[in-house]
Amino acid sequence: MTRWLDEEQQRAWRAFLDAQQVLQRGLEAQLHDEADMPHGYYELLVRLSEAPERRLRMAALAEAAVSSRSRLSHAVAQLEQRGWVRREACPDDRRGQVAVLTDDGYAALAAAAPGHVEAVRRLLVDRLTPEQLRQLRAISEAITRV
Amino acid sequence: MTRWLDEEQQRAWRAFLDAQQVLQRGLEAQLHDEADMPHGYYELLVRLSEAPERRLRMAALAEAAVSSRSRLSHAVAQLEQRGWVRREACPDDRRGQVAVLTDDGYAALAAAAPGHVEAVRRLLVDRLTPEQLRQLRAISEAITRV
DNA sequence: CCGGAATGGTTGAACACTCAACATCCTTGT
DNA sequence: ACAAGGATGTTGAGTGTTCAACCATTCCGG
Repeated sequence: MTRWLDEEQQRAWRAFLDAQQVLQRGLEAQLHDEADMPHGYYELLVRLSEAPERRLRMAALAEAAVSSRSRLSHAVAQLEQRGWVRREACPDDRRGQVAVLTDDGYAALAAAAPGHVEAVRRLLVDRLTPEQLRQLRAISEAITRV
Repeated sequence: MTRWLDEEQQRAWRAFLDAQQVLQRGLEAQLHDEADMPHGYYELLVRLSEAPERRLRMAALAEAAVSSRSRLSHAVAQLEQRGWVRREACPDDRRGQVAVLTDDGYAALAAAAPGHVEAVRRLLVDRLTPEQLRQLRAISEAITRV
């Protein structure tokens, strides 16, 4: 009954799994070593830094960073601890919380970014042709598409 | 000084990040729900099941599963706890340990496999054209290539 | 053949993520 | 107006991963 993967599909899947591991491990290690933050936190800082006034509702931030609510809660608590983010009450919804990137948080992001971008290049971008990068985008969007 | 990513690269990178998250989350959830094991454990069982006599040196298993030694040690301890794997001393190297897949372990893998493969199809394979799957493989191999 | 370096593997602490349960607040239908 | 259901965000326990330190064994150059 099960539609197993054929040889071709199997190979592609395995190759992808391995690549994903290598990539993720590499990025995580670089950020940990040079900026002392996990990749997930970096993503949060990025999304916040790009938001108007550097602030976002928790739910919006969670969606932007493809994160669960729970994960975000824990992460923001940690970021607040470090002084990189602060929480504010949401004016028009008393349930709501708004995460705001502090100046220190922005500085931490700015300090981490060059090394991180270099790692992204070294591990991914510079290894692919422009054509492959376009393909990767199309593939990724097919995966994400609802 | 920093060679930032251009618009095109940025988009591809972000799309890939999102897709990776979605995929990983989906697979993890499926295996957790239907087979009560993390994806990493599943991978270990797969690699063991494909090895001659269903046994591998720890180091070899770590490499096959793209895992760190430490992670593997902890994971195998847990798998041993569940009775899915057992450790044996390595005859020709007194430092060595060999991980052996038990019958229970094989049964657990066989039970989990159909649901997992279906998830891989639903989340990845069936969303891509055969051509895209070939591209993904080439891209993945470019990332993994030393 | 010996001493230092490399390899194999484990351990414990610190940390991040997951899930389920929960409290609070908003919304909707009647 | 109000009850029921939905949404928002947090919490704590459980679990997996990482990192650094460690012991044991094997390898290798002099």
